[in-house]
Amino acid sequence: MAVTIKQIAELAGVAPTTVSLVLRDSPKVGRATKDRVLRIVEDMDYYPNHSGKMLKQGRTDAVAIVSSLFQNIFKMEFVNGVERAVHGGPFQLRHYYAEAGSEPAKCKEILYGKMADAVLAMSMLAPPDFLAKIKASRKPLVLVEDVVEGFPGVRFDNYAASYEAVRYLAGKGRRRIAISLAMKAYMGHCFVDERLRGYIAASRDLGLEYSEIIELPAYDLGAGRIMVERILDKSEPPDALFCASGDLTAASFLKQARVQGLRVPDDIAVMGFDDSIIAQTTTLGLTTVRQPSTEMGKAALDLALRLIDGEAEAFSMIVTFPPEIIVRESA
Amino acid sequence: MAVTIKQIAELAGVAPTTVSLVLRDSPKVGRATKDRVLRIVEDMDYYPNHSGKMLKQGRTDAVAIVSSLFQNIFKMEFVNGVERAVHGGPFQLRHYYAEAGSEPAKCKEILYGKMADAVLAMSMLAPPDFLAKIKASRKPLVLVEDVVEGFPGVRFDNYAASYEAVRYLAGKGRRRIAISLAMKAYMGHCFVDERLRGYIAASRDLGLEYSEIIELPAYDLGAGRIMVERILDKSEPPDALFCASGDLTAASFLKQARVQGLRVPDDIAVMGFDDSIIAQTTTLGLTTVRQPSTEMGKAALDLALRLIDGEAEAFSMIVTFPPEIIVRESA
DNA sequence: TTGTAGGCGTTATCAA
DNA sequence: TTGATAACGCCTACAA
Repeated sequence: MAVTIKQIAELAGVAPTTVSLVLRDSPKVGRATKDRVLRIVEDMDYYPNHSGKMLKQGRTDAVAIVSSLFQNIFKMEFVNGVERAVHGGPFQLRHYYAEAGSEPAKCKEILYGKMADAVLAMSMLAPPDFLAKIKASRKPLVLVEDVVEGFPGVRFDNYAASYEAVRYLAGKGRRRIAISLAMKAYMGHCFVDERLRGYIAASRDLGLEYSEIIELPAYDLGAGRIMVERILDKSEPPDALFCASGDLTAASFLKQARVQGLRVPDDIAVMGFDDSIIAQTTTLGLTTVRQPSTEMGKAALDLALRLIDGEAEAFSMIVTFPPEIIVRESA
Repeated sequence: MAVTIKQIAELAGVAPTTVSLVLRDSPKVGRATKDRVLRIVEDMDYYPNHSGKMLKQGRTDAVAIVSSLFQNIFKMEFVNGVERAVHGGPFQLRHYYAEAGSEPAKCKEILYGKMADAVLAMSMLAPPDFLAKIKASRKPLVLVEDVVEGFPGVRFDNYAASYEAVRYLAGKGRRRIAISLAMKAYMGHCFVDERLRGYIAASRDLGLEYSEIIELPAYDLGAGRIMVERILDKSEPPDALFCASGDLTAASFLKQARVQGLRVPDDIAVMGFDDSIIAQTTTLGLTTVRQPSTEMGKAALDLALRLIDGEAEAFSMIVTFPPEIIVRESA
């Protein structure tokens, strides 16, 4: 059995209350007593039981991240941002996994069961009645990526990102721009739709008549081969490829393009999406659209803390991050 | 205030005990009562308070990862392995950060304060007296990477990895092999020493007289430039570079080599370390030593669970993972 | 099949 | 400056 505050109190010849006060460095307790208690605490390796504390105080000093398991660089970097922001503060980070579709149930369990003081829900498709309940109870829930008007959230402007990417490529004289996406794999998630809409809108606004949408089964290293083959198959191949499917797929394309003799950027310009570390490790620097994942993680935590504090405005605040084109060599 | 088991009991006209039993699906309670209680639980959005439960049960159903903040692909992939292993089980993962040097204090706080049932400590330099205490109290602590004989741990055979890498390069006819490392940055951590010793031993055993150790300030993208310049400066440059400093630095080298006209692998063969995703996204496939980080994460969790279960052998078990050479194009 | 009572370890309140 | 007492919400005997 672990050491309790009672045992410390007994050994020090004081009451548990006193020990508690000493540990919180209260000025109301005398020097001598304090020193004596602290020595015993040290000697006995006493640390307050966290559950007892939480139960009494009604808080957990923890923030939870809920997400389904799909592996994804954005998620890693986002989490990293949250971690950095949490670091040094009084909060602790907890990770909870939920099968795709079961995220709302998991959020409820955490918030209602006081497993954490706030939840950051990543890419969660949230039913309206669920959100209404959360909102009514003023539970601190931050939506990340798939936000909903009227609820606290953090998002990236995927539409603008796509639009700007196409505009950049067109500005470089490219007229036949293809886009790659994994629509089926991420059905329902706003970022897919938004990126596609941005592409379509920009093409229209810029008077580009060419359109080629390459559907990928996943955002992985198999993408390069699929894209190259699709492109070589066309009688009128694109002169630019916008990998809205991410830097990883763009890197995969660069690699496969070299194998099959497609020259980048001469034959075809390539743009990625995310500006993850991958974009900097390809031998030909990858021009890409930066999504500030780390900053978004910080913002999400910040918003969560404001919800915990009960700041009224925060309960319907959506923080949107704009895109930035990072020019390297591939386009 | 959140809903409690008492309120549910009152609404259902039963005792709290009954509600508790219903929630744990006990066969000792009648169908009718069960249904009635469950409906009210649902209606009221009742979820048991986690702190209360933990306090009573004396466990947390959580495993903690303690690490200092240094960003590192091995760590990410390791954590990913733990996450996968945790997924589906009854345990939850918690992340705790500790300034380099303060990890032991953090571990104590977590284990003695019952903030988690077990701790995985990454790259922690643990003082002997700290370990002795932990061992005596049979607290479930798993050392990752920097393991100590007699204590539960998970490690990669860095010595063998380095040795095999050099042997591979020598087998390819390379005689002047350089190694890159960030010794000062990771002073005291075993992996640096082991990798260096493996390099030295293999060179000696294979009769290679050439030796060149490139010290890097960090494992980042600035490494390429430093390495290329160092190499071009030599009157007798190496014909192989073993980036024991990781794939990221190797990728950085490939990129810089292209800029400065060094041909890989003709002028110089390049090997990385880790086999992270980076090794697959460089345009010229990176030959590297695979460190099975994800599997190591799984193993660490597995070991932690065995410690929690009190398996005697586990308390002095060190799981070692062997290296594997992954041949691609750069060497 | 259901209810009562006590305690897990802590802190807050109030009294001394 | 310190101590006694009562919760926090749950679960586990044991009793009915």
